[in-house]
Amino acid sequence: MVTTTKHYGHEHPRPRSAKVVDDIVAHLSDLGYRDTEPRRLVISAVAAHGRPFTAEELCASLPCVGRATVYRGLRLLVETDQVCRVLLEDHELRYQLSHQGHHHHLLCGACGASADLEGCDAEDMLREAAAAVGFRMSGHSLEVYGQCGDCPED
Amino acid sequence: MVTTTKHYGHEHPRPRSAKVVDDIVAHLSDLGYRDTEPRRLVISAVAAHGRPFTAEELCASLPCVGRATVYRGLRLLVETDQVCRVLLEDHELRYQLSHQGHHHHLLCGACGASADLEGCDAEDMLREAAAAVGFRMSGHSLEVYGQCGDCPED
DNA sequence: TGCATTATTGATATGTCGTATCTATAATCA
DNA sequence: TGATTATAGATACGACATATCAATAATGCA
Repeated sequence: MVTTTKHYGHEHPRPRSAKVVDDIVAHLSDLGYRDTEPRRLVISAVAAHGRPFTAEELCASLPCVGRATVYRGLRLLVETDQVCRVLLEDHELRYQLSHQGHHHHLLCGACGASADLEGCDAEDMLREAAAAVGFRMSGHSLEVYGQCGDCPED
Repeated sequence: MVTTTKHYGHEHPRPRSAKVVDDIVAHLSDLGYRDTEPRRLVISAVAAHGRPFTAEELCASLPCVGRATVYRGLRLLVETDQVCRVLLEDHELRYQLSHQGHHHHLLCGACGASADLEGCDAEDMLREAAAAVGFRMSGHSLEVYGQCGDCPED
């Protein structure tokens, strides 16, 4: 009897992002999710995107993987905090690999790049301002729009 | 000849929000937009909503007004800054009447109410933090999630 | 190692949400 | 009052995301 295995191509030259993919797969495995080739492909494509992407862009970059599978994979990554959502100034919803911990995004309107803003002290200030009007803050969302240093001014 | 006029009902007992509606209609009129009954109904429904609402909820509350008209009206109000968008913690996009000037929202996850957070000093702090990494900030979006004072703790 | 169990896949149907199109109508202005 | 033109509303359309379901592959256990 011959063991059949579905092949998706280009699995040999391990990309540098292989470690990231392995880490995420391992994390999902701990949560009880299986290690499948299509899922790895989705994760790999997510890791390969250098800037925030849309679900459709992800689908387009994975022609060999079914739409439903791509959407399911993306949702799973969001639910497990491996991927975070980024809301652009025009309210377009995009995605990108999560970096550990709470952070905010510096979103460049010119080139579309996203950088993390760390060391944000807004938390305490917001909590106090909210408490002043009787509001118990549990979290917040903050996106910063503008132009990154790599883009020319005007 | 008889002048025909389409009637939408309940136009007599002027609600207390009538002034708000009149003000917005007047503002739109200044911009060249006509004063029509369906548009007034959309504005009135927007003003009547006590908390952030979705476009579909607005449609549902205006069964006598066409879907396209409701969506067009809502978009017009957003474009003219009469209505602002509110992003909930689960990323659902809702709308509500704008209050003047820049402000942030305190969004209660329990009852769905929205209050404004004024006197936010985040602007300068953010601009400095962004500039430290070469980012020229032009704007920001901030939503605060938690529980309002009217809702019991747990 | 081999098999049974069960999550996962992917094709497709379905559903939601918002817009484009187009004709009839109503608001504005001369 | 009549002409002009924005607007309304019905409907088709399209983008996007999920539900369904049979086939398949991954995992755990004997």
